[in-house]
Amino acid sequence: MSITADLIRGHTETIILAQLLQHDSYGYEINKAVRQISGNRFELKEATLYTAFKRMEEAGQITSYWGGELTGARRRYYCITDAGRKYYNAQLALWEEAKSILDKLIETEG
Amino acid sequence: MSITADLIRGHTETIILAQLLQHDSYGYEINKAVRQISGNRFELKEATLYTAFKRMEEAGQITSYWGGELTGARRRYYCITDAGRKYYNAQLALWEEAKSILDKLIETEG
DNA sequence: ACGAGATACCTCTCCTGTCAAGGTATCTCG
DNA sequence: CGAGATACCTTGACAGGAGAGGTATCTCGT
Repeated sequence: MSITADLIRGHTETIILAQLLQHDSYGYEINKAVRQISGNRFELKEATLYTAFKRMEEAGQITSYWGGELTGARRRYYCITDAGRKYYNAQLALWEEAKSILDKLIETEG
Repeated sequence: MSITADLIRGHTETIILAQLLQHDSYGYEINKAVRQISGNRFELKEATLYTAFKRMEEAGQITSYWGGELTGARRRYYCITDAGRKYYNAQLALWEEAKSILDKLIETEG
């Protein structure tokens, strides 16, 4: 995990929402997906993940329900709401903007 | 100023160092440059700027000296050190990596 | 002569997101 | 029966950002 959190800070919710856009999911699975997609270069820490879930549910971006597992550990599934979709789209646009601004600001060739 | 701070968080020092790479400068001037380069879409808040200066000087990335202004407000100039240049290069590489990872993580087309 | 505004610096204090550490419970496999 | 995986959650501390407040000097218009 080479990427430090501060560079990613503020994107946690967007990362989670991007996963939930594809299908309902739960904490462990989301984290596995993040690790896999990033080629093991980044992961969400559990404490970060669960505090984000709580924050986002309070903000109405996601809802949750217990999965009906008959065996194994129980899972709490999360589902993106319309508000969550809107928030995701807004954050995606902000990321594009931040990216272009930061490229200009920190790359001296510009 | 549409870009929220959390998306930029962790990049403050790199932004400052990128400016100092070009020439010694002082707080107000750096901030003006940042505003101008970003097309007025981003600025460093003064408190953020000056706490960063202090942190970076303690870390040995920059040194400072008072300008010899004979008139007008006094200016404290900052100068990047070799350690600062190394840090900047490392941060730049991390930014490139973070960018590619985040693009994969938050853009659902991938 | 005087006030407004620009230039330029600095600190105090609070807020927020991250995360190390610790905890719970269930299942599988040797 | 113990180790390791799956899966959840909370507490407490930390660090960076920023609102609000403060200082001092110069310029320009009236």
